[in-house]
Amino acid sequence: MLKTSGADTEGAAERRAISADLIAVLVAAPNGNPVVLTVKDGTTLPSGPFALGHRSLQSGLRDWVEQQTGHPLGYIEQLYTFADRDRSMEEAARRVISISYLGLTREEPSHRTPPGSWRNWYEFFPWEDHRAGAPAIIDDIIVPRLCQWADEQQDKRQNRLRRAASAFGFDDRHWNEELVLQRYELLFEAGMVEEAVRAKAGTGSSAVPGRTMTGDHRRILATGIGRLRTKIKYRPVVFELMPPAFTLLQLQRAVEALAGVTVHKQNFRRLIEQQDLVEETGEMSADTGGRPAKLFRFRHAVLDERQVAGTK
Amino acid sequence: MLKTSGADTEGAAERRAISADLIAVLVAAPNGNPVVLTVKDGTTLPSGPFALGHRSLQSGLRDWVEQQTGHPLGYIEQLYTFADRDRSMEEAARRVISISYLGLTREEPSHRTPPGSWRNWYEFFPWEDHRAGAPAIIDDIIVPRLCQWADEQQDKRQNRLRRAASAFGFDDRHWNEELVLQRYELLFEAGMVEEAVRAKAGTGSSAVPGRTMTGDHRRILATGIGRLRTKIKYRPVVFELMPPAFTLLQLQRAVEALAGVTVHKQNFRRLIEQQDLVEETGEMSADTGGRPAKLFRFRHAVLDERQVAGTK
DNA sequence: CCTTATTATGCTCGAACTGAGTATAATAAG
DNA sequence: CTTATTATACTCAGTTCGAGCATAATAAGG
Repeated sequence: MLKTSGADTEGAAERRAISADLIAVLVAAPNGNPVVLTVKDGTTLPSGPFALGHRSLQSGLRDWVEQQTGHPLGYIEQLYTFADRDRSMEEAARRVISISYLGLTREEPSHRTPPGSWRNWYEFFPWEDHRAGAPAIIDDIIVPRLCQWADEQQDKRQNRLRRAASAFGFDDRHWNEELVLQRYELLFEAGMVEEAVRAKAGTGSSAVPGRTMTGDHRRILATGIGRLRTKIKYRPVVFELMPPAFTLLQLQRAVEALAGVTVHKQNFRRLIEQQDLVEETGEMSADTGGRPAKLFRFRHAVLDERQVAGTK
Repeated sequence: MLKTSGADTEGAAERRAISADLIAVLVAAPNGNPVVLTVKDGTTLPSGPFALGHRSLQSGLRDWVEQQTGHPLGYIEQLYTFADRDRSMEEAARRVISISYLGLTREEPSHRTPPGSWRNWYEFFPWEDHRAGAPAIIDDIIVPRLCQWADEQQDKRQNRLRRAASAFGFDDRHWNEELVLQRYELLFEAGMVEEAVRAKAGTGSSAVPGRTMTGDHRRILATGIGRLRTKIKYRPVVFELMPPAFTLLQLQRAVEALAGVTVHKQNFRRLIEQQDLVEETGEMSADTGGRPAKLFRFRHAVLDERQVAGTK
């Protein structure tokens, strides 16, 4: 929940009606597992108040994330700022502005047992993982229910069907993995996620599988995943998630974990190598099964050299 | 530990001091002229406080922009939120969060004489307009001064030179029109814009040509231009700036105005047409000079059909 | 009427990039 | 020594992209 301050004892004043929260979508990908940091038993994204002690929004976020996870954030990027009144259940007189960030981190802080825990993000969006083909949930549950929803209003039917088809890739449309937010919002609009049912507490329609979250944290997570899926294509940000040395397959698995789709192995290597994104360390991997692989490291120089493309 | 509940009172007193401003980068392109809406004699971007009466951030912005310009915003997109203390001259105890938006609008509201005025945005960034080749100011003033700045610190010299070359496209690097913000920030760091001199009032270095603005409004404008230059390449947003019917050359001129570079005419048409972004109206332009051109309109249907690319 | 300037529009051609393979190499497990 | 598994090299056709040539349709000036 976005509420961050307690008993409000001050006298009424207009000025104090606004406060600001920082919310983090903190992502890691230990051995090809896409995970996000949560608190409160996986229901909530870490968030904290923006206080006067913070030098800036970014440093405010860094301060308490490092405090939580114990290591610095490699990459941090602002996601979105929102303040819609109907997003929270606060009384109308108080406004909370939420400023969300996307952060990428290298190691998984397993042993330090942080107060939050890392969750595979597909627990929240089971329809987003297409690495082993389109999940059954789409054809079995989502598509039929969306069609049903489209039929509810004849005048909007065509439009709804088109939106649904384009978001979920049916009717000869292909799956576009970047549309994470559009899909979530479509399900929300159709009353197919728990958050929507929660909002108008009368609708009887039940939710589609997928863990829910507090407030609109799941929407923020969707925003973060979508942004990341877009970004890996034109900026070399995956490397923020990788250990110092890695094989090309490990890199590929990380990309696939984020994108939720598989890629052609040989073409992936070709792309990475012809862009000079990596260089050999000289060592080989003490691998599991199969021929040993060369180890690579990210060529940090590329960041200066030019505006490089990413992966895929 | 995260403070997300009211048990902790330490934050409560501090957070009163926060207020939020909405800032707009409102762009139009009447006959191929890239303009931005300003107030106070071109020194300031329109901005207004986020008040309790506003339903949301977006609607708050829309409210007073429509009030100012008299017509609705076709396209609106959040740019960035910042709150760095050293950005403003406010006393340290008060924090202002600024939430900036990029808006595109179709007509130029010339006659309604709004309180602000439209300015060609290259007045603020003379080095950004490469439509008639690289401006002389780059080779004559900017590059020499940047090299000089790089020489000031021997240890950082290489790094500074590389950043400068990559931003301004010298040393066999090519000009990348999207790096508007990087270029502005580099000039800022090198003390070559008035805002930087203003910040540390002692540095004697004088600024490079280009109108300055209040606070960091010029930085926000740079952010907006950069974002727009990126976006036109993969989303059909230019059409928000076009009249209902237009020739392909008019469309091309608008794109060139935004991007600050020229494009190959035949290839531009090929791209637009093969993507089905437009359709013929059936009419021809009562043109200036030369063969008459077909008039086109934007095919709004493409927005539903698929995730289309933009122009160029 | 004819020439020139100007814009519109159609078409070509090679380079680069992309998707989807085939083929071969190097290791571990049985 | 066969099978499974992964690594890595190479090919090939389709598509896209940058750059140019060629032609069409109009206005203005002689």
